[in-house]
Amino acid sequence: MRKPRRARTASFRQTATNDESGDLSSPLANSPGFLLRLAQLRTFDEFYRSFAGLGVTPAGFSVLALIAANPGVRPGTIGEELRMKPSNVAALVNMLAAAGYVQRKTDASEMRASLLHITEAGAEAWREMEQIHRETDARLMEHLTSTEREWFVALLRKFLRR
Amino acid sequence: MRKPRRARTASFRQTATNDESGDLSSPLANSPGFLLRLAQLRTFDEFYRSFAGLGVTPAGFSVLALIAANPGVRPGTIGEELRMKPSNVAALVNMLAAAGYVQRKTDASEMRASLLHITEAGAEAWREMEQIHRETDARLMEHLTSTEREWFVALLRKFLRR
DNA sequence: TATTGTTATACTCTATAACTATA
DNA sequence: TATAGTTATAGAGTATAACAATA
Repeated sequence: MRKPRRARTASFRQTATNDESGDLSSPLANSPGFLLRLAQLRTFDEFYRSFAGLGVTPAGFSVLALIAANPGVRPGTIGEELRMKPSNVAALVNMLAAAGYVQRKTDASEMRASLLHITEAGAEAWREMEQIHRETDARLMEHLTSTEREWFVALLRKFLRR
Repeated sequence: MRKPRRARTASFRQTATNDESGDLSSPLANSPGFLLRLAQLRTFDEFYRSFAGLGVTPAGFSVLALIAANPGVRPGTIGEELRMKPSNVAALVNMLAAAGYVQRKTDASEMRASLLHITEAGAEAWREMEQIHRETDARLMEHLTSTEREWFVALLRKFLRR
C-alpha cells in the first residue's frame, strides 16, 4: 500500500527564459504542462516522506478525507470529485474498510447506492493525518511568501475551473 | 505507446474556502498538493487529446525535446532534468530510436557515455510536435489572463526551485 | 433499458536488481 | 572500486470489461 519515491535531483533555475545552470537548454522550462508535472512529482515525494509508515497513499488519503468530511457520501461522488474510475474508488474503499477506517451502508431509499461512513478508528486516524498533511503542505510552500502562496492556490483553482 | 484518458468530470468551484456546488465539503480544496495533482491530470488529458495518433507519451515527448535542443546530451543528464530513473530513460530512448527519431553515439573521450542525437526524421517530427505542444499549453491556460499566466508559470518555477 | 457499484483483469508507468563496459 | 548505461523484471496505479442489483 506504500510506494518508495526517490530520484536523482532535478533543477530548474530561473533565467530569462529556459536554460539550466551548466549549459543545458530546456525547451520546456516555461511550459505550464511540464512544470505541473514536476510540481506534482515533488508533491508526491513530500507526501511519501511525511506519511511513511502510515500505510496510506495520496489517493487513499484523499478518499478518506472526503468520507470524513461528508458522512454518507457515495462512491460515485468521490470518483467525480477526485477523478477516479468507479472501480478504483471501490478498491480504495476496500482498503480503508480493511483497515477499519470506513464502513459501507446502503441507502434505504436507493438500494443501489452505498453510503460511506467513517468509523471511530477512521476519525482518529484522520485527525492525525490531517495534521501531518497540513505540515506537508506547509513544507511544500516554504519557498513562497504568504502572498505568493495565496496567489498560487488561487491560480491553481482558476486553472482547474471549467 | 499510447494511453487513453477519460474520467467522469471533476469540478472545484471556488467559494470562500472549500465546498462544492451541491453540498459536498472538500477539505482538500485549498491544498496545493491536491490541486497540483488535479492540475496535472488535466495536463495529461490535454496532452493525449492533442497528441492522439502521434505515438508519443508525455515522457517520450519531453525526452525528444531535450535531445532536439541539446544534440549530444547524455542519458544521465536527461534523467536528472526530467526526474526519471536511468533505466526508464534508456527505455524511452529505445522507443525513440525504434521510431527513427534518435541515434546513440559514443563519446570518444568517455567511452562509457552515450551521446544522444536527433535524426532528420526526428527533427521533422519534433517541429510538428513543438507546434502542437504550443497549442496544447495555450489551451491549458485559456482561462487565465495573460498576467495570470505569467504569474502562474513564475510561481511554478519558484515552487520547484530548491 | 439505464444507473450504481463491485470484482476481475489488462495495461502502463515507475522502481529495483543484475549486468556490462569503462574510468 | 566507482561511474554510466542498459536490460530485465517486479510493483503500483489506472483503465477496461463483465457482472449483479436496483431503478
